[in-house]
Amino acid sequence: MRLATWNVNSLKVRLPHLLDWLGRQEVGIVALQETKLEDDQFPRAEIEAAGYHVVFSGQKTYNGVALLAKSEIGQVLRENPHFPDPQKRLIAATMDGIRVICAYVPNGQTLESDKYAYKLAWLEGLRHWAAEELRQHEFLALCGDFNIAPEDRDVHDPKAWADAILCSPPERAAFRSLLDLGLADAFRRFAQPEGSFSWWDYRMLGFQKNKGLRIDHILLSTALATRCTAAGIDRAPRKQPRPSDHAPVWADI
DNA sequence: ATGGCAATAGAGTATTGA
Repeated sequence: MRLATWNVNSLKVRLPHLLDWLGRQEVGIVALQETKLEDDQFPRAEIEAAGYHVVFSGQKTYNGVALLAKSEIGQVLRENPHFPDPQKRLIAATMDGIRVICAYVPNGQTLESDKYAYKLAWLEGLRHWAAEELRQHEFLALCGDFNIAPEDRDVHDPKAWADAILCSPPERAAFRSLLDLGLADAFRRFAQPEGSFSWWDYRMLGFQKNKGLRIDHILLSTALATRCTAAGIDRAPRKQPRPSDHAPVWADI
């Protein structure tokens, strides 16, 4: 079964892209970030008509996350018990015997910003919660927009991005500490082309020049990683008119 | 070196993203 994560940068604008993409392949579970919709605005009917169950947690203008699944969705949590946060960045649920945490990690803006401190604290809270979830669920996937490029090979120009936001050592250490819980980066379990990215700046022909970053990830518990047969990034939606700046990342589990 | 693009809120321009 295919599991995917996609920062859609406004589900209102990107709903046609999402429905088109879902119609082109069999995807069992989808985690969405940056829906930017309050819950009463969420396009539930359209997504259910496409054959999915859906749960979501949104707010006006910013953030917002959702989980879609072909199967029934249960045990929904919309808040990290270790990190109360008015920003709607998390949703977790269980489907097909798999626990999925969908996360939209704060961007951080700059290393000097209060938002950077918030990002690191948020990630520490996520680590605590994920550890707890891992103790309860053998088959767990932590996926979403991490706003972290874990290694230099995940960056089109590592020198230009050295110590910049999304690449700084504390952010990368926070990412590794998630892996250290016993999670594997699904994408790196398989051979991948050089220059594989999941986000490209809208400006300066970023996509056309492949000036991107790999910041969207699917992390799998050991039991799920063992079962994972393939993983990749689908660049096709990024080529369409009016695309999200992120591409969907997928893993077959 | 800087800004460049896009979405949102809301009515000119500011904020945020990554």
